[in-house]
Amino acid sequence: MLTNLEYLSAQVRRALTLAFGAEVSGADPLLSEASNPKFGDYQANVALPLARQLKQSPRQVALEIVNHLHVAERFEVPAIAGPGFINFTLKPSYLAAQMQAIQSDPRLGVALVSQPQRVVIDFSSPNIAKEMHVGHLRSTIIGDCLARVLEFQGHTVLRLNHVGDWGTQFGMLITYLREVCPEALTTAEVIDLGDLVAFYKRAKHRFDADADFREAARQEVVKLQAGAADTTQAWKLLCEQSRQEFQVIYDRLQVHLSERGESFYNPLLPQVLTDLDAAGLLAQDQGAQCVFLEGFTNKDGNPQPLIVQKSDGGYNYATTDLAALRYRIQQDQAQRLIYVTDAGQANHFAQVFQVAQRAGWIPHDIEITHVPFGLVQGEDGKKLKTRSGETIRLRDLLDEAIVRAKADLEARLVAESRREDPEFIESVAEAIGIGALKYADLSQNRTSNYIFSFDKMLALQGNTAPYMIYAYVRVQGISRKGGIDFGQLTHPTLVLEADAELTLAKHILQLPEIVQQVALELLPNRLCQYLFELSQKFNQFYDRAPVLSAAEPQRTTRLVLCDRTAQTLKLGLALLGIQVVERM
RNA sequence: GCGCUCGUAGCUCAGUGGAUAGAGCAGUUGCCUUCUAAGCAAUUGGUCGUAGGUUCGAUCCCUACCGAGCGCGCCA
Repeated sequence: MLTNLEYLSAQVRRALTLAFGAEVSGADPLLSEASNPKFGDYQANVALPLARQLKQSPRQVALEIVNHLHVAERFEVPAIAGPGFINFTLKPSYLAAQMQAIQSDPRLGVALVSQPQRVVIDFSSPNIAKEMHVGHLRSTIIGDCLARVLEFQGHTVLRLNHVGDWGTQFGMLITYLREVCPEALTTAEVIDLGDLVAFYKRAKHRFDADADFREAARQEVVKLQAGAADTTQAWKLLCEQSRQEFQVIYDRLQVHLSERGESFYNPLLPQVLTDLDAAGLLAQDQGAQCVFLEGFTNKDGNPQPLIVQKSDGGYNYATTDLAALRYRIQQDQAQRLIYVTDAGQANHFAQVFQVAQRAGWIPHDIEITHVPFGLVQGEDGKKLKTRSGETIRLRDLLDEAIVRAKADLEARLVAESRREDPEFIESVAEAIGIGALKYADLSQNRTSNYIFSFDKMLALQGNTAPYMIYAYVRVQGISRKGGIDFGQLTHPTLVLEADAELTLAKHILQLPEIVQQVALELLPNRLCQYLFELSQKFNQFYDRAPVLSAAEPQRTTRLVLCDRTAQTLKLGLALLGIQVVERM
């Protein structure tokens, strides 16, 4: 089933060939959604640039195209307007047929892709022995959303949590714990992550201030890399401790990941060096093994190196990322690699990708994309911190979102003299709080910085999760009130007449195009925008078109519109990783 | 110094080589005996950072400048 844009594109190309011959058949039809609903649903602008080439007036060109156009299956007779725009309006009968076609379709018309890919998405990636914070929130929920969208399209997605489970920090942490809490290194569950973070900070402090400590920490790293039993055991315990804490967060966010940390690639690092050398890319500089980059200069204007082996012989994250990239292509057989990290790492990834490219490790048909996102800022425009200047813990953020959602709900229950049991209040507050937190982040173009505000994300009106969930709840209200089982509407006869009905139906039917767009551009905010507009159009419909009291065939038509709206919202929000509730 | 990202309404943000640049919030004003008013309708508000250029047409592409953020060799 072609989308409307695909259908129009094919038809306009055919008309171009018929009207003007083969030489213009390659012209882009310049199709888009209508810039304004009063012009119809879609527009083709191809006549404007073609006019000059054909030495005819744009309107004349448009007329020739329309005369050779056959779109009656879906559209009214195309109209020519303005300087030479061709406007298309969908037929109500076609819309009704399409609504009927998706009536019992759980995928709401969204097709599976014809050529599923293996996709690796690298996201979340917190560091062992540190708390997850707001920075991880963006990566986690954007990555999860992209994974859900691609999975829904039928791709095989490997969701990789590239946790920071290796490196010099373990040397100082283990050294410090040997001094102050040795049992933590041999016994599970002795300390929780909060303590571990405190230990880490004190260890860092010692490391910076005390030369003996520094040397001991280095020795510990050497032991770890050599696989010494006691150090390795301690390392594993620390990782397990962190892992359990992370899992609490992931469970609350309902995000699934496969952990494959940096340490996984350790055995592969020497080969990276060997192969870079074989490719003639390796150079030694100031004792370090480097690849000099093209297009990157340092502060002196000289070519900048990517260091792949430090002068002390250790490897760094560039080496690990190169090994991971190769492993994902060769072993995981990934055809598309997606990295969801903050925009500050754009240079790093551009550099790693360049080196991998020059080493010949990226086949032509493999797509590698860094999906950057901006900083999370407080309402003062600065990097989000607590009042005392500490990094805000992710778990506290989740707690506060839920507490605030609960307070809103309880105030509303009082205002409306409603009584609900505690389980209801808890579950709604949880869904609304977490949903609002995710939606606020996903609804912005990820490339810009994001100003974090509980008040805005939990606002009951506007482009927020509560507003959309409320639209869903309204449909369920109709179902309850009228004793309607939407599942029984299997072969409805639909007659779309009122503007509110047509507008809503058109919007519902756009879901496949939106999903396709998000999968291509990797911008979740497009889906958010779609769902927000759907909610708005439903609320307008709800206001203007009574459902239960309508006569047939309006009543059935409107019931179907309600049901499909609700299912579209539920599906769309699910793709964002957000749950709906039946009442709120 | 170089690089990347960004600059759109009072605030938070969408958006596109094409028709009169949109939304939410805030402000003003209507609409609840009616499917939950967490809603709907109306209305105020813009030299799309500045200046050039390309184009039939630029908020969008190019150049310069101004401003903000981030990054720039042995952390990740």
